Amino acid sequence: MRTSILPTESRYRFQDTASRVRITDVARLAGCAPATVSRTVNNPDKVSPEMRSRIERAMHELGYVRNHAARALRSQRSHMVGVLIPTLDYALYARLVSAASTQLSAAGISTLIATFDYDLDAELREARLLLERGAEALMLVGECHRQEIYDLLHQFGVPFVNTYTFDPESAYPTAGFDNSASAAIMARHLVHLGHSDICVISGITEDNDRTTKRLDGIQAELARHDISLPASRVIESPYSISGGKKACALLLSRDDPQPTAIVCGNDVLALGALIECTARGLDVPGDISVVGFDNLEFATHLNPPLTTIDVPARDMGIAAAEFILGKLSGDEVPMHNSVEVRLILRSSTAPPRAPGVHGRSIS
Amino acid sequence: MRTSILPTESRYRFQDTASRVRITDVARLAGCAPATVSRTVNNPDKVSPEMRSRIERAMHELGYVRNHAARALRSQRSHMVGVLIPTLDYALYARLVSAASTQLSAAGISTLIATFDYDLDAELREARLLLERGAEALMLVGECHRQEIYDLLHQFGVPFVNTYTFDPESAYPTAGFDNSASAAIMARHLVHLGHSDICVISGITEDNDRTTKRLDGIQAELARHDISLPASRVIESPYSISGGKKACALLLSRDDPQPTAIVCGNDVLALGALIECTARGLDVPGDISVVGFDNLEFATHLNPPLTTIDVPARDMGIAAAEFILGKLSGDEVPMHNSVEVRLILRSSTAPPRAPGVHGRSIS
DNA sequence: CATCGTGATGAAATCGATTTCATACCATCT
DNA sequence: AGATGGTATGAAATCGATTTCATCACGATG
Repeated sequence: MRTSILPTESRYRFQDTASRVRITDVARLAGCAPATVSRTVNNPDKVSPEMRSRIERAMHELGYVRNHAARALRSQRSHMVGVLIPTLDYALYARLVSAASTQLSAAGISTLIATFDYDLDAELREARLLLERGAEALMLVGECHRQEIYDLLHQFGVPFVNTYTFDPESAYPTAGFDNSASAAIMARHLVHLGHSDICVISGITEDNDRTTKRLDGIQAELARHDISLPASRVIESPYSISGGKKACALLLSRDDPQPTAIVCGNDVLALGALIECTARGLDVPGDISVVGFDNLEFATHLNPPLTTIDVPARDMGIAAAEFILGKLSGDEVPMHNSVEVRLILRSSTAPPRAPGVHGRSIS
Repeated sequence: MRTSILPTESRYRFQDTASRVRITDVARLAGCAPATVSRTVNNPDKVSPEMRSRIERAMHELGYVRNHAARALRSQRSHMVGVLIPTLDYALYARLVSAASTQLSAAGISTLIATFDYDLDAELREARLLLERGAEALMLVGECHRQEIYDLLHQFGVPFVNTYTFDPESAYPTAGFDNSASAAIMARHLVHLGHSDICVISGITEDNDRTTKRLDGIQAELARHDISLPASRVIESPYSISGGKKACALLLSRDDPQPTAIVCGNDVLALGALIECTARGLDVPGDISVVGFDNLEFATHLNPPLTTIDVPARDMGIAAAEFILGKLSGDEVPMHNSVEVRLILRSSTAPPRAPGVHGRSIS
C-alpha cells in the first residue's frame, strides 16, 4: 500500500506546477530584456512600436499577468487607496464609495474597502491593515478616530481625508458638509412650519462626530427659537428600521404633550419612524411631521414621500478622490472641500394641525 | 532668489524622509537577526520568550508595520481573497460579503471587494486586477461569467466559488441555492392561494443566470398547473425601486384581464410594485398579491409586510468562505454547498378576491 | 567628417520580508 | 564521556518587477 509520503505536499499551492509566467519569460519569448517588457507595460511610448507589438504578442501568448507584490515592492507604489466606512448596510456609503472608486480607478488606483461597524478600535485595526497592505492614502468617514490612526498616518506620511464632514478649522483635511448646520436646516424647517413640540431620533452619538454635531445643530437651532429640547425628547438609536420604529414608539408613548414633529438622524431612522406612526394610525404629516437625512433612494418613494436633507454623496466621493489624487501627485490642493446639502421638501412635513399655544409667528 | 531646483522632488512620496521602519531596523534594535523578527511575527512559538518580548518591545518602540508587498512576494501568499459582486446598491450583497469577510479575517485573510455593475466585461477586468493583486481565491456571484475568467482562474490555479447558486451538476463549485426551485416556491404559493392571473417583474435576465433561472422556475411551476405566462405578462427591470414601480405600472395598464398577483425577482422590485399598487389605490393583498425575493430587512416593515423568499445570505457567505479556506489549506471539501431558502409568509399575499373562472381547487 | 544629442535597449542593483540551511548550545541517553 | 537530538538563532539566497545607468545606433549639426 502506498500511503502519501509527503502529506504537506498536498497543501494547496498558490501558483502551481507549470505556473506563473514572469516578466523574464515574456522577455525571453520576445527576445528582449525584462526592462523593456516593464516599459511597454508602464510607459508604452518609451518603446518602439515594433518591439512593443512583439512584446504584447508574447504577453498575450503566455497569458502574462504582472505580479503586483513585486511591482509594489520595487516601485514603492501600491496603486491602492483604502476606504474605511462604518458599514455596508443600507447602502449608506455605497454612493460615496462607488463614486470615489470610479474616480480613482481612472487613475489606475484600486480601492480597498474595509468596514468597522462603528467600532473605533476595529477601525484602527483595519487602518493598520490597510497601511500594511500599502494603501497610499486613506478615505475616512468623520473626524472622530483613535489618535493612533492619525499618528500612524503621520508616521507613514500617508495622505487622507475625512469625509462626511466639512470643517475649515480642522487640522485634518475634510471633504463633506457641516453636519451641525445641515441638521439645523431640518430643525428650522419645522420651526418655520410652526412646530414647537419636536422630538429627535438621533444616531448613536458616542464616538461619532457626525451624529453628535447633527444633534447639536438641532438643539442649537431650536434654542435660537426658544424651543427647549429636553433629554426626554431625544432618543439615540443605531441606524436601522427597527431602531427607528422602537425609538418612535417610545417617544410617542411618553406622557409629555405629544410631539407634532420628529427629526431623524438619517433616512433609515425616519423610515422606521414613519412606519411606527402609520401603524399607530397617525397621519403623516397631518398629525405628525417626520424629517430624514441623507436622501437615500427610497425616501422619495415612501408614503408619504420623505422630507429630508439631500447629501450629495457622489460629489463627496469625487471630491475626496480628487483630493487624494491631488495629494498623491504632489499638487497643491485645498485642504477642505465642501459639498452642498439641501433640504428636499416632500410631503412628510406640514404645519402642525393645532397651531397650539407655543405657536410663533414666522417671517 | 532661490527657486526650487528640483521640481519633481516636491512630488508626494509614499514613504518619506525619516520614514519607513524595516525589519532590519527592528532586528538591530533588538540585537538579533531579521529572521528572528520575522519568526516572532509569524511563528511566535518558535522564538524564546525573552527574545520575543525584546523584539516586541523594539517593534513597538519603532512603530514597525510590516510591508505586505515584500511578504507576499517572498512567501507567495497574499493573504487576500477577492470578492466580486455586481453592486453595492441596496446592500443586496452586504450580508454575504460581511459574513464572508468576518470568516476570512479570522483566518488572517483580508477581503478585496470589487464591483462590476452587472457588466460581465467589467467583471473580467476586475477579476484580472484581483489576480494581479495576488488574490489567493475568488468569490463570484452566479455561474455566468466570461469564459476568460474561468481560464484565468485555472491558469493561476486559484480556487473560487460561485455563490447565490447551487448546482450539484456544475463543474464549478457552488455555494447557494437553486434559483429555479426557489422561485417556483413563490409561484406555487400563489397558485395554491388560487391565483391564475399572474404577472412577473423579473430582474434583467441577460448575462444573469440567477434571474434567468428564477424566471424559468416560475414559468415551469405555472406550466405545471396549466397556467400560461405570456410574454406580455413578464417585464424585466433593473433592480431598483423606480424600476419596480414602472414595470408594475406597465403591467397594470395592459388590457389583459388584470393580474391578481405579481411575482417579483427581488424585494427591491417588489417594493416598487407595492408602491405603485398603493398609489393606484389598489389594496394589497385584497386586490392584488405581491411576492418578493431576498427578505431584505425592509421587507418585514413594509405595509403590508412583504411575503418573500428568505435567502440566508449570511450562511451563504460563511459557506463560501469556509469552502475557500478549506481549499486554501488543501483540505478535501465538498464542491457544492447549499443553504436553505424558505418562504416567509407575510401579508402581501392572499387568495384573489374573486375566485374567478380560472379558479382551481387546491389541496 | 567629427561631434553631439536623442531614442531605444540592456545589465544589474534593488525593494523588504521570508525561508532554507547551517550552527551553536544544551540536555538527555547510553 | 561521547553520541544524539532538539531548540534557538543567524547568514544568505530569494521572490519578480522596476529603475538607474550604461551602451549603442543613427541622424543632425557645425
